Amino acid sequence: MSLRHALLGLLAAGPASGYDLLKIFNVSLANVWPATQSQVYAELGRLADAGLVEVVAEGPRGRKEYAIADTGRAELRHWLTEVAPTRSGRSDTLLRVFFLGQVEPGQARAYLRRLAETAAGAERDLAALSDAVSAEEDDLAFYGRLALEWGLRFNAMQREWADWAERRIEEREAVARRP
Amino acid sequence: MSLRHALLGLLAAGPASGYDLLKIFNVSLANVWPATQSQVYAELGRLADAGLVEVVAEGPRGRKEYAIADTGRAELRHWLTEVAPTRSGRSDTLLRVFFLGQVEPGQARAYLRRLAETAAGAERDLAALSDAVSAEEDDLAFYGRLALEWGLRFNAMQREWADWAERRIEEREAVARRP
DNA sequence: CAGGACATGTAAAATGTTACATGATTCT
DNA sequence: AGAATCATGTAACATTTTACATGTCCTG
Repeated sequence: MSLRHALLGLLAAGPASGYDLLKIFNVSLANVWPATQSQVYAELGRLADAGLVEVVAEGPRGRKEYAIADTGRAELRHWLTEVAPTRSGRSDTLLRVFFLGQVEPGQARAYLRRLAETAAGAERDLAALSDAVSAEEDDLAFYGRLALEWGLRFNAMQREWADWAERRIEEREAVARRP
Repeated sequence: MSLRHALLGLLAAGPASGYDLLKIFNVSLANVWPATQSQVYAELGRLADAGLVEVVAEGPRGRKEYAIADTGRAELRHWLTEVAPTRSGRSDTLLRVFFLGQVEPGQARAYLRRLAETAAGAERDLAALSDAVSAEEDDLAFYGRLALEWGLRFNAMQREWADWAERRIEEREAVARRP
C-alpha cells in the first residue's frame, strides 16, 4: 500500500490539494510511483477518514487543501525505517528477453536495439532535467536528485547491457551459420 | 496482460502442467514476472477457453498438460515484435529515497547501506546461479542468461549508487555541521 | 501407513486502470 | 464570450494477493 505513503511523503513537505499532488505524480514521481487521478482522490479521502491527514483549507472550485497529521508523520517514519521494501520487480521488457528465441535473431536484435535507443533517450531527458533542476537545498530536492542519479545510472546500465546483448546474438548467429 | 504472454512463452518451449509452470515462475521468473498459483491456474483456464493453448494429456492427480496452439504462438510473436513495452517502473525502494529527509541523516544512511548490502547479496546469488547454470544451447537458456546478466549489472549499479548516495549524505551532514 | 510432494481449483479483498461526469474560475 | 485550466468525484473493469479447500500419489 505504498500509494498511501507516497501521499504522506509529499504532504510532509507542506499542505497541498489533490490536484497539486497529482501534478507531482505526473512529473517527479512518474517514473517511481505512477498514480492516476482516481487513485489520488480516493486515497486522500481514506487518509482523511483514518485521521492521517486533515483538510486545513477550502478554496475556490471545491478545492480542499490537505496537511499531514502527527499520526500520518509517524506512519511515514515507521514505513521508512521499519517496513522492509518489497521488491516486486515486474519487468515487461525483461520478460520478453526470455522469449526472444521465438522470433528471428534479426528481430531479437532489433528489439534490443530499440531498447538501447529508448534508454539513451531517457538518459538524455534525465540529464536535461538534472541541468534544469535548480540547486535547491531542501530535503525533497536533495533526495530527489539522488533518485535522479539512480535513473541516469539505470538507463546507462540498460543501454550498455542491450548493446552487449545484441552483440552476443550476433556472435551466436555467426557460430550457427558455419559450425 | 503479460501473465498471459509469460505462460505462452514458457509453453512455447514445450508442454507443461500448471504445477510445472508454477515452479518456473518461482525460480527463473521470480525476479522478472512473479505470479501466484491462483493466477497461473486461472489464466491457463482462460487461455484454453480462448483456444491459445490446448490440454494435450491428462495424468495422475488430475494433472493437465497444456501445449501452445498455433494461435497462441502467433499471439506470442505479435506481442514480442509489435506491442510496445510498458515501463510501469514502480519502485518502493526508490520512493522511499524521496522521503528520506523525514528521518535523521543517520537513518537515511542506514537505509542506503542496507540497500547496498541487499544488492551485493543478490549479486552473489546471481553469480552463483550463473556458474551453476549449465552452458545449454537452447534458446530459453541462452536468452535466460542474457536476462541473468541484466540482473548482475542491475545489482552492481544499485550497490554502487547506494554507496555513492550514502557518501553524498555524509558530505551534506559535514557541511551542515560547520557552515 | 504416514508424511511429503503433487496437483488443481475457488473466493474474497486489495490495488490499479480507464472512462465517464460535472462544474467553477481565470485569462485573453 | 470562449478556451484553458482548475478541481473533484464515481463506476466499471482488470489485475494481483491472500486465504481457503480438496484430494491423490509416491516413498520410506
